[in-house]
Amino acid sequence: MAEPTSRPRPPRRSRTERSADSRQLILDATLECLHELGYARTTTLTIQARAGVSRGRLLHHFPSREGLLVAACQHLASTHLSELRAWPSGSPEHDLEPAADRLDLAVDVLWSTFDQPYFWGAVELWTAARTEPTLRATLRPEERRLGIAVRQAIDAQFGPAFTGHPRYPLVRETLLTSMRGVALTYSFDERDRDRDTHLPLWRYIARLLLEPADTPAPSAR
Amino acid sequence: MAEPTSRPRPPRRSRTERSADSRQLILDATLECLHELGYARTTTLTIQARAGVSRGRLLHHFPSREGLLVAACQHLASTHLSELRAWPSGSPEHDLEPAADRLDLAVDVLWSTFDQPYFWGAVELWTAARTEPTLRATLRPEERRLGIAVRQAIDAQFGPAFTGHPRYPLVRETLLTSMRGVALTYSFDERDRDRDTHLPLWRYIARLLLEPADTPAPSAR
DNA sequence: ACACAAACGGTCAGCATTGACCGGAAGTGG
DNA sequence: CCACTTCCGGTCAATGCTGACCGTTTGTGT
Repeated sequence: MAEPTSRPRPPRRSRTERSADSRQLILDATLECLHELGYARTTTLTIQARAGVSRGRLLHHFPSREGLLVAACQHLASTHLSELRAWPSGSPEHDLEPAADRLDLAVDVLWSTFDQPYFWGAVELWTAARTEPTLRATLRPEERRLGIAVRQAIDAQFGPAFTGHPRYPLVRETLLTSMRGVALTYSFDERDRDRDTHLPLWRYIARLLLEPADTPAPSAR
Repeated sequence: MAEPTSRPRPPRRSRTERSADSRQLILDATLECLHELGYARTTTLTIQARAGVSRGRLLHHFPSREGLLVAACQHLASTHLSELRAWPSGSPEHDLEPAADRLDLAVDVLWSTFDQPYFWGAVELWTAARTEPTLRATLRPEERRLGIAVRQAIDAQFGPAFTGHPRYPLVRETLLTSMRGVALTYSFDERDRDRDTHLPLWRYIARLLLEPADTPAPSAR
């Protein structure tokens, strides 16, 4: 986590530290703007205003707007990655709970991911990357790496009791993509996420497909 | 389509017709720009250049850029709606085919929808609408109406043999949202859509969940 | 025929954004 | 202690976009 960055008195920081602070400040502000204003309105001016940084300072670290956005991609990825590691992973006592409850919990936790600023920042970057080759080139390997980490985190959430199921990859992939598709519609139709009509569907799928069975399923990823 | 400018006597090449042509030209160009350049780069200048209309002509019909984008939403919706009606609906001979083949076909047809310019134009508008209230207000009812039509078209695609299945709403909703979530990733990672790794998963889900069964499923929508 | 208003074509000012530029301050290595 | 590099503050020209504001043409009603 980063410090809220009040403006007390710079005690004695080395130059490289101050420089790193500047980058952090600017990148955080960039993602905030992306989340709150959208890609089109995320200008270098609004970023520097929100970061509380002078123009020279911003341009020194990120000479071009596109470079800044590219750096924001990486920053977003690494931030989200550290958040994933802080997930409530499968604790031992969970194994004692009923299997259905554990599945519901995993679905809920996964769904809550799509309510975070990260998701909307990512959507803005994905959308922009479609028509901007530079962004796209940066985003693609980053998202690939992230995809692996995300799936590992989901596996930890479901626990080994379910990840070993032959149909588990199918369920994981279906939940992940379906939730992304549903979450996207919240961009123009905001409603109560905890009461989304798809929530019982996802729970049902998980319960139905992950019950003890011996039918093989096609592999995913 | 219909305009308040109701002059019940259009002899030939009436002015209102030419006016409608202008609107059509401009709106088509707008959606093309949205698809090829993205929301940020879709300026009124590029639109008028692509539509081959003068600045005065564009500004006469759409005095503000935002108004133009709002009109583009409605135009996109109506266009996609007419495309949906032209779908290869369930022909009688389909009923003679094996059920599994028909399911695979329905999945393929549905998936092909997400490869069209419409989808990317919609994504651009959805993303922009998140941070622009005017767009959002227009988009929401439009997408609601469209959602109903889309589901009707999908129903026609699957045919009554499957739409009557208790788990059909679940399958339809899962396929639709999952495909949307997968298609979104193509914005930064373009690959062969016909060989997407999720395709066999979707087919498997449809076959598995729509086989004759008597277990009830939670309702969707 | 005639007045009129809609449907344009074309220009321009105002504004926002970007990135170059330069001066200065603050660490850093010698 | 002294260059010297990095970091940064502030200004500015160039550019692109929007929408107002003309003028002009051309159907349309009477």
